[in-house]
Amino acid sequence: MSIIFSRQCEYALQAVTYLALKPVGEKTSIKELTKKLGIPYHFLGKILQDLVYKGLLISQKGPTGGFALGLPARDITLFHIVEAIDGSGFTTNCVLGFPECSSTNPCAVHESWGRHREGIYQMLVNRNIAEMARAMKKPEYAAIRK
Amino acid sequence: MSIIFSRQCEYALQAVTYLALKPVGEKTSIKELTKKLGIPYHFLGKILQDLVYKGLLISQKGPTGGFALGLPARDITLFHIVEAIDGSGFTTNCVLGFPECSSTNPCAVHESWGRHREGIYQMLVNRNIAEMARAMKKPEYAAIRK
DNA sequence: ATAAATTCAGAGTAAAACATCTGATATACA
DNA sequence: TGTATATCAGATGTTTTACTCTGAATTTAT
Repeated sequence: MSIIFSRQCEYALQAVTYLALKPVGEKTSIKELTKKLGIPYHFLGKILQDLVYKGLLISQKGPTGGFALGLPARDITLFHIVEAIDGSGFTTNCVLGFPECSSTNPCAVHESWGRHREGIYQMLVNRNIAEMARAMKKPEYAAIRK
Repeated sequence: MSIIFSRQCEYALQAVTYLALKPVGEKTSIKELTKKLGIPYHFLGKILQDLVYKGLLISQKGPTGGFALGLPARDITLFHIVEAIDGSGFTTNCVLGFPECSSTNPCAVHESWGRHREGIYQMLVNRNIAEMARAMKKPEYAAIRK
């Protein structure tokens, strides 16, 4: 069950993190990604194309082709990816869905949610893909490491 | 766009808040609710039935029938409603969707998200429907008040 | 009793999200 | 230059969520 982000977005985060574990410049095929991450082949293809279009990845066709990061891993934040796939809608709407809720007209949790939302936003902005990859490199992450 | 909770859940929160604005024991019809809140008639009917089944509301058929709170407004927390409609899945899964992520095996934002999640949970548990209703009672909330 | 207003219950429809299929296009390398 | 292996692109299928329709059953008031 996805919480805040769509499945596409989660897949994107996982795939980009995987790419960041590879030597710089090395291309990785969709086949390898779907095999290691358990993401549907064609679905992932679409998502990666999207990230190429947005400039976060680069791609190359043909044998030895594949995908690689379009920027240094430390320059890609989690928010870059979230924004590219899901947009930044979670930063604006009332968390409880009250249509009239706004800063001049707050619902009972407006302020409280505002703090949490800002915290989550900072979490996404302050973490980059290099850090994500480092956390995933531990021996327990057999699925991703090998 | 819904953020964390389903549309059903948002509608439920809005409807129950509206009911809390009424004098204790007074029944309110689906017709009035959908008119004032802009929620689809039959869809809301289903949601309210569900809340009756879960014991949060009571209902009565026939003319002068309708729905009312099943408990005192201050005894119904936001979490009661969220749990009744969406379950409490948001308290368990990795926010970025990493399958291997756990407390023994955390992703790079695991701890950070854990704090935010706990904060959001507390926000839902510590706010009751009476407080929600009070916030909605301000003159700006024409749509809900009148 | 009868009529009107309401919830209740189950099936049906629509739209969005998730996923697959098929064929074209590019590229490396034998 | 041909063949294999990739991505690219568009159409199609599936599942879940959102929403609607229809006809009961219940209750109030005339």
